[in-house]
Amino acid sequence: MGSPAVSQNGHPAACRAREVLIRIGDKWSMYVISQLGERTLRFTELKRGIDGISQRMLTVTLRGLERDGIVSRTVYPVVPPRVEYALTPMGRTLLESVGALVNWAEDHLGEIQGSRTAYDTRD
Amino acid sequence: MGSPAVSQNGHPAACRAREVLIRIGDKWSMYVISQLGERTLRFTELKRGIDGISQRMLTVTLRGLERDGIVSRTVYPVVPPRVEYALTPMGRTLLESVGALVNWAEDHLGEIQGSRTAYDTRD
DNA sequence: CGGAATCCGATCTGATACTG
DNA sequence: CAGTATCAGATCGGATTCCG
Repeated sequence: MGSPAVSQNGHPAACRAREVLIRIGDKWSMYVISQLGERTLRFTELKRGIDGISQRMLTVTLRGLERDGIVSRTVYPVVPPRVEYALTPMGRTLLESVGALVNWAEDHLGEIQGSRTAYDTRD
Repeated sequence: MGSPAVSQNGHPAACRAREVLIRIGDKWSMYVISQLGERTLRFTELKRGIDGISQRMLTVTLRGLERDGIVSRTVYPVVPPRVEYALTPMGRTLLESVGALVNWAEDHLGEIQGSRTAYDTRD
């Protein structure tokens, strides 16, 4: 009853998980996860599939996702090098929600751009 | 047929929507959206409900969400000021996916922390 | 109460060059 | 191919101050 007003139904001690959410919400992570949802991909394939990402940011993003156990990295000892990235089992549990957000962003792009213009124009 | 190999099934011209995804994935946006999913909240209530957020970042986050048409801001001309934030109809369509991610982060916090330790310890 | 404005160190990120 | 290393410019974000 008379409890703190907030965080009754939502997220209890949620904000300890913030470090994790930051990884997912990171500028490129959702695209990487989304891409890997289809199939295993090599570095260059990922780079081509994610428009605008620099090599550096793809590397940084992949390292972060790998460290968190969301993406796995497999190196094949051949020349030239072949490195394949895939979602781990844990990573796959993210796929539905992340895909939903990626699709949401696409679906509402126009509406949001309109809202931005309206916001910037008024006054 | 022989099209570019990537982006057949996933996201087509997705990365124009990146600007939008960045807003959602922003460090605090998901928490704000999640909180407002329960009910309309005042500035101070939001601040209390989101552990660790500074006044500045809450302001910046709310302005961004407002500009994008995800959050509405209602000012009541009273003294002291009363400002209420709520999700717009468009914002409410985000709630399910965002909530899923927030919960995912909580649920997998331990597993991820373990993965990080393992990653940092090896070598 | 709900901000806006400013300062300033920390962090991020793209460009570039180099490598096994 | 799949990176690493480095550096400089841009951005972020906390602390502080002030305001209606």
